[in-house]
Order: sequence, then C-alpha cells, then structure tokens
Amino acid sequence: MKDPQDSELGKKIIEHSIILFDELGFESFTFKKLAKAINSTEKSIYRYFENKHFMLLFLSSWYWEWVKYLIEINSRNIEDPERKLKIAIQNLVNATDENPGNKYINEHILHKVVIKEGGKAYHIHDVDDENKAGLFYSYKSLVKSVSEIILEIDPKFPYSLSLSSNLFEMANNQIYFAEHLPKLSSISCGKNINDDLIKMLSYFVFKILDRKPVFAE
Amino acid sequence: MKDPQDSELGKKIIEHSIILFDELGFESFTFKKLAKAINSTEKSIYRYFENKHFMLLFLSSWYWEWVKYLIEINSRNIEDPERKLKIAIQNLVNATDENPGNKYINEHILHKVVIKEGGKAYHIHDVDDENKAGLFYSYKSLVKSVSEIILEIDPKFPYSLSLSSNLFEMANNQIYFAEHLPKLSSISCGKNINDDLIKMLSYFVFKILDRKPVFAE
DNA sequence: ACATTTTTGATAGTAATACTGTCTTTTTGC
DNA sequence: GCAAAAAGACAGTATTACTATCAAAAATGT
Repeated sequence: MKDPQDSELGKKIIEHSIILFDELGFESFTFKKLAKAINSTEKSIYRYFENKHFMLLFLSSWYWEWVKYLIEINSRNIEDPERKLKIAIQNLVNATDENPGNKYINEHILHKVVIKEGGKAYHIHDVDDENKAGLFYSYKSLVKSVSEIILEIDPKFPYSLSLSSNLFEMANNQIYFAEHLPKLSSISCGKNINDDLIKMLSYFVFKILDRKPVFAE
Repeated sequence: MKDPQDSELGKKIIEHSIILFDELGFESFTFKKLAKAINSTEKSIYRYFENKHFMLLFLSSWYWEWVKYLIEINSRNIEDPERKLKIAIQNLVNATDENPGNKYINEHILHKVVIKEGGKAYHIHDVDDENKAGLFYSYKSLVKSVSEIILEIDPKFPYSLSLSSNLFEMANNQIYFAEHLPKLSSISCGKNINDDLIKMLSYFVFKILDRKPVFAE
C-alpha cells in the first residue's frame, strides 16, 4: 500500500472519500462510486487502500491526530492543568474551525464523518488483531495525553483513562444525538451547539474532578 | 413482515441471529449463513426481517426493553431517587444475570452483541427517517425514564437527558474498551469487571449530580 | 533528451452478497 | 378433513468487493 498523501491521485482520493462518506454513509459508499467521482478506476483506489474499512480508519486517525496536534500547540506553555483541560475540550469541539494549510482535507466534513461513522472503525470483528497491529494508535495516544492532564489536576483520580475516552466519545455522540436523536441529548442544534457542548462537557468533567470549571477566556 | 416472536421459526431465527452476530460480527453476518445454521432458507428469514440492519435493530430494541423492564420492577416502591438511580446502574450493568422465562434469547450473548454492534443500529444514513418511523423508541424511552430519576434528584439539573444517554453509552463502551482496547479504559477485564464498572459509573453520575454515591446494599 | 521505472487507466473476470419471484410442500387452526 | 398460512426449494438478478493483465502516461535519473 502506498501513502495517499504522497501523490496527487492519493490526495484526490482522500478529498473525495471524505465527501462521499458524508454523502452516502459508510454502508452505501463503494470504491466504484468513489472512482467515478474522481474519474479514476477502482483498481487505482485499491492501490492506496485495501478496502473502505481501512480508508475510514485512515480518515479517523487523521482526524484524531489533528485534534491532538491542536490541543498540544494550544496548551503549550500553559502551566495550570485545569486551563489545559479546558483548552483540550475547546479544541476538541471546535477542531474544525482551524484549518491546516491542507487543501485536500475538508475538516468540517471530516468531522461529520467521524461523528457518524467513526465508531465503526473499531467496532469490528478483528478489533484485537488490528489493535495489535497498532491501527488505533492515534486515538489511544490522544486519550492518553488528555488522561495525563487529568492526572495533573488530581494525581489520585482513579479513572483518568475512562474519563478521557468518555470525553471524546461523548462529545461526538452528543452532537450526533442533538442532530438526529434529540430525545437523547440535552443540547440542541443551532449555532450555539458547539458552545453549549463545551459548557456541558466542562461541567461534567470538572464536576467529576471536584473542580469548578475554568470559565475564563 | 410478521412478528418473529409469534412462530417457532421466528424464535429460532432470533435465537441463532444472536449467536451468529456474536460469532461473525455484523459485517460478516449474512442471512444465507443464518439460514444454513437453522436449516432453513434465506427466503424464510426475509419473511420476518427486511435485512440484517432491521434484525439488529430488533435485537437491540429487545435488549433495551429488557433493561428498562428490569430497572422498573427493581426500583418500584422505592422512594429515594438516589437509590433508584443506583439500582438503575446496577441493573444496566448486570442485566444479563437475570433471565426471563424465555428460552430463545440468550441475554448474555445478546449483551455482547449490543456492546459490539449496538451503535450501528442508529449510526446509519437513514437515521432521521427511521427515527421518524419510531424505530428507536425503546432506547429513547429508557433514556427518558432514567433522565426522570435524575430530575427527581436535582430538578434543576440542566443536562438530564445527556447524562442519562451518556450513562448507557459509556457503560457499553467501557466494557468494550476494557476487553479490546484497554488503553482507553480505567477498568480491566476479569471477574470484577461488572462491579468495577458499577462503581465507576456511580462515581461519575453522583459526582456530576453533586451527591455522594449510595453504597448501601 | 531519452531510457527506465513507476504510476495510472482500461478492461475483464470471479465469488459472494443482498435481495426478488414463483411454485410446491408442509403445517396449522377450525 | 379442509382452507389458509407458513415454510421450503429452486431460480434468477444487480451489485459488491475484490483480483489479474496489460497498455498508456507520467515522473525520474543521468
């Protein structure tokens, strides 16, 4: 398998895979449709991705790497772990506001795809094999880095990993619920959804950690 | 579509669909394989279920109905909403311990299926249509009933629906993580996993609600 | 500038999937 | 015992998820 980020065709594949995953959903997405959309062939896509599962995995890993990067640069040089955690939450929710100098990845659509389809990347029968092969490294590494901020706030907190992973799972889930199953969420769609979500996540996380949320900034 | 619970074949289909979803995973599961497993034909299965998506939806709804029923009967006559919430958490986690007089549904395996595949029932492209058609009623109703317990504890709590839905999502997620992606969870596999999970969920939920968890019982 | 290598496209082909249709046999309910 | 419903036995189709082969185009090194 060759790295899609190394060639023009590869980038085109990535760009339109995001758009098509969003438009069709994971189940209806096929390499044939993608090939048609980019005026290429199935075979050429198979040269970059074994199948659509690995394509989704690639996209979701890219997304979590991006979130991790944002959290890292925006909390660098900040000492107070509570402020660091608040920044992590803000960046997680607003990740798609900032744009890397990268034309072929539309983060806004990618975020939608990760919200809707992201869980399918690891809710698979071969999860143990793929985990052994390191395919979930990005997400695990992000979860770990936030769990370390949590431990800076309370070194004795016994559930740092679960609180961290739940923060990410909950963030995407609650957006999905707000948009599609509003009876499952207390936040509602609209232009304030991101701010409301940040408030709620901060409320939950800081309550669990016995701290008052940092509302400054 | 006929009700599978009304006929012997229907029950056999349900029984073995659970086993096969567990053994093969949602993606590799096919009606052909199921037909072979029960010595019947694809066509006969299609008389009960439109496709495997609706089959999964049926199973997951059955599961959530069962959890809701357990919570209801076990918290009936209890006044203290904090104890009720604790009982809800216990029943949610230990739902598969109790067995309804129902031979064709193995709750233990069904729980595994709901943990691994449950999210795929509503992470679909047609979520809005299916929601309109009432296909997610069971889960929404369960989430609502627990959100009402939360509001009994704190009538001013602004995030009762999200806390409730997150409780259920988190419970299944954290079991999945503990078993397959241990770096994403603070609880670990083993015979204490359910008790550990109950402790953690209680800790989270009662902290968020500013209450001490009820450890009695 | 030209030969070489790499990448892409064109085309074909296969096994499996996700169904639908029709007809016969079996089961069941009265 | 008979009518109706349910199940089985086929057969068939469009699509999916690939793999294989070979030619054309593009990039690369010298």
